[in-house]
Amino acid sequence: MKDQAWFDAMEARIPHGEVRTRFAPSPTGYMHVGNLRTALYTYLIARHEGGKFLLRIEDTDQGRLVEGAVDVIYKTLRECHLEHDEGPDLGGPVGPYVQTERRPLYKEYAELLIARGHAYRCFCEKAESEEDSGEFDRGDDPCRSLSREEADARAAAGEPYVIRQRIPHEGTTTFHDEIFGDITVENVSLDDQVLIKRDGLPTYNFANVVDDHLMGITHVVRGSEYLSSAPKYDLLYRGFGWEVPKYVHCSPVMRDAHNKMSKRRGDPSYEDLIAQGFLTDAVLNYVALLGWSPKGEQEFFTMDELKACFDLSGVSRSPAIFDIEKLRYFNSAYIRAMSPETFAAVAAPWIRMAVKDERYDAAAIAALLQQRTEVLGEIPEKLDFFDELPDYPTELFVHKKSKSDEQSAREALAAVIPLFEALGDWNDEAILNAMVSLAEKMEAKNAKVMWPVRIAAAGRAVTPGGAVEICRILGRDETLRRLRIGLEKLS
RNA sequence: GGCCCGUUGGUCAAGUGGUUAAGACACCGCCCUUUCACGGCGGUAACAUGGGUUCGAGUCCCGUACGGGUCACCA
Repeated sequence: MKDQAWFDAMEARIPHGEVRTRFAPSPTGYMHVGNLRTALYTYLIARHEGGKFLLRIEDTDQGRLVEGAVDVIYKTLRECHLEHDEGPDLGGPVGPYVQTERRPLYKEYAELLIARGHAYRCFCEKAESEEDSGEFDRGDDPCRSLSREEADARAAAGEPYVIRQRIPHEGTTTFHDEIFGDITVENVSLDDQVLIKRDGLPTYNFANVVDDHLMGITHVVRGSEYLSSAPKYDLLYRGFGWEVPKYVHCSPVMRDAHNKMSKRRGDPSYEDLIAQGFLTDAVLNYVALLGWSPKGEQEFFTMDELKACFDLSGVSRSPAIFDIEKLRYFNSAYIRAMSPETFAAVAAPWIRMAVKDERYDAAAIAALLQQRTEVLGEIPEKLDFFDELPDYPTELFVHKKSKSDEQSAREALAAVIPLFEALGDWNDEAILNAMVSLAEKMEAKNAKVMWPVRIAAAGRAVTPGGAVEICRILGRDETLRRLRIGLEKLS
């Protein structure tokens, strides 16, 4: 075991006097919506106070390492503007920031705890999960009462062991959570949890306490599944004589009333949402409100606004169900708020998935789409009539509100074709005038002409734009070709 | 099962002893309109439950029900 000077040196590295939070994911390969929300809240707490936000990789589970997973974390944080101040890639005063690289540290601190009587070596075989029937009771681990000398001797002889926390058998432990308030539990309900595994690596339960302290973390933000472990963490902090950080336990994001969001059950991760055509800013805005409510009635927030007004008092204690419909609403609002140029750039790839014909201008199509798109992923299906006129039934020409029926549609198309042929310029104004003047001549509402024209041009009842726009983008030749086909269908 | 936590409309939620119980999404209706949207206006819809405490309870206390979490050498 290291001497006091070593421990003092470790303490000396810890920054004080600023709020420091950390996002500490285990690298599993994708970002849950719940994880994202936790990261967001963690980031906002730090930024709200002008503090530091760190990234720490918790990779102490050898069996669950996923290739490239850390890159997904970097990429997501960057995309979401959750810039960290210290981390594996950036370094910092309290590194390293990857737990496997901190391996020697945990052992030293565990030994310190043993020396202070708050932990002990346990030589028992790995407990099997179904042994709960005749198993020894919690806290009655036979190794718990081994003398220090005997335990040290067996360890020195090479016998494998784990290090367990020694929880008092008497009394209660009360800890404070910023969201849930004070919670008191009987110590007998706490088990002598493993601190250092047989492979020498720490458990999450131990590593996070040591790291959070050594990294000067002031607010420990995590999922509420850790709430029941919190008293044990408190005991650990106290055993070390360390100040206990503020705990912020967040309730889970649910898929429905009974289940958490889960990748396995097919629920979307952050990456999935983006792939479906949701915008990062919309996702963040929605997720921020999922389990937190601001003081006023505002519901659209920029990141800067969130930094300014995020507060723990608005965080909910109960789980929140992820509602894709509301996310769609936020997404559509963000889309509509974009400049036309920005939207055209964002939408172009999606437009080109359906419209391969380069004669059709993507920016012009985007202009039609912007007011009626909720999620970018739905763009291609809205445009399936451009490259090729779909087959469609003549019933589409019947529309009560426009007083359009097959008879009137035939007349309108027959009359509009020569007008379009005769048009000098092919632009919105000219196209509209042609149709309006025809309607006047027919003594009918504009719709009686425009409805059938749009149907014939697109072969669809619902289109991202009116007859004028569709015809303009298709171009005169293609429009006329399609109108003639429509007329033929009606004959 | 033990322990811990939670419970306001379908969903997110405001509310900290006295309110006609906000707002948003969704839904429905009307208006606008060449479709669908967008926009505008309006509407349906909630304090899990039983006891207390109190002049008065969504707000405080206890029980019950339901739900979630945890009880790993996973995090």
